[in-house]
Amino acid sequence: MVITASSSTILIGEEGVEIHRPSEESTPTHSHRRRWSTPIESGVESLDERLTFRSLTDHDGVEQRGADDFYLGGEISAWGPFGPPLLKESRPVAPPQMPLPKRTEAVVELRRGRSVTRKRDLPPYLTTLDCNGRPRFHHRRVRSEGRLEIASVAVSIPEIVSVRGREGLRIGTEAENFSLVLPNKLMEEEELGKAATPRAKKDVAPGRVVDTYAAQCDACHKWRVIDSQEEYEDIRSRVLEDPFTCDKKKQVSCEDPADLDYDSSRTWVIDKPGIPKTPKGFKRSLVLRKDYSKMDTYYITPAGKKLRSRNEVASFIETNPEFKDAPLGDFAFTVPKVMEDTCPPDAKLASPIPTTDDVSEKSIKPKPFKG
DNA sequence: GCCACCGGTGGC
DNA sequence: GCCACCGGTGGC
Repeated sequence: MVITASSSTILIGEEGVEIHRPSEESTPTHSHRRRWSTPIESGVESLDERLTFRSLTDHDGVEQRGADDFYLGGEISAWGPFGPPLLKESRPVAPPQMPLPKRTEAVVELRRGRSVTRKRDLPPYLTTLDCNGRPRFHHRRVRSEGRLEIASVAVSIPEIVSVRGREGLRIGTEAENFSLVLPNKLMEEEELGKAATPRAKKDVAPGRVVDTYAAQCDACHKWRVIDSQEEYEDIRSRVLEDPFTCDKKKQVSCEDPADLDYDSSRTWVIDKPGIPKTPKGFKRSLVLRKDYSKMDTYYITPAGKKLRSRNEVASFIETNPEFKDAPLGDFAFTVPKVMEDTCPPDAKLASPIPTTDDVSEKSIKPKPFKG
């Protein structure tokens, strides 16, 4: 009964502005949603009964969307009705202590202009767990045009890699191009007020290569900088069976402040978990497109040749048998997801960053109910 | 001529 | 609709 969204919902505010838990109006796109209720006016006792909900409309017909309006109740999601805590949130979070709304309360509904009060036993959470017992989804109620919807939002795997943005930010603290370090040198010289060395023709433009690797602690959700791409890839390849936690960094615990926050001071891209470590001798390179629409993945051979696809890798290995030990399956061209809410505001995105209005009109507004 | 970069598309 | 893949091309 659950459809997942492709990624979790992560909202980021402008720098210096407190991040707030999204209301439905500001929730980013969920392309996959499930609707299973009937219009409230229908009076049909269907799944509505099992999904007992509080009215979203007060007696004046004004929508009331309080913090717990969409709470589904139950025990499964340790993070409560809104899923995991905000990524921005850096304080330690203790999900089991999260106060839960009362589960048996009068349910007020508006039916044909008069209110009906009922007492109902509420069903368990409609949240599923992954193999580790961690919630894979949380649910959000969406009310629109008199219909109730349940939007299922996947809980993100706490693993991320970030890409530096362009505006006045340090680029390339770590060489991304294994044979081309000019971008870093260029930026450092610029920062020091020295004459910038012209960028070599073959260089990837600065600001569009990964300069920081980070992993989110599975326990406290703070972001920890991972010092090297190799170490990052090691964590990423095992993160599904061995979630990252703060104590895996030397002399670091969940009590320490986060290394960095998920905000729009950087452009963040979410990597997929489980991607194999790059075979020895090769380097995996991710390049953000100028319009921030997506990234491109390359594997760079020891000789500096860029391989753009698995087929190119296969033909390369065929003509260079000395690399036949590199498993073809370890070359993954899966690209990370570019988090639009962390892109610069002037980024010429192929699909513009939705405004609040856009979200409410295009993303949250359900498609016409069929059937 | 090389290659960084982009756009299109076919398969799923 | 997404994404892996690759052909085309403009700048160097």
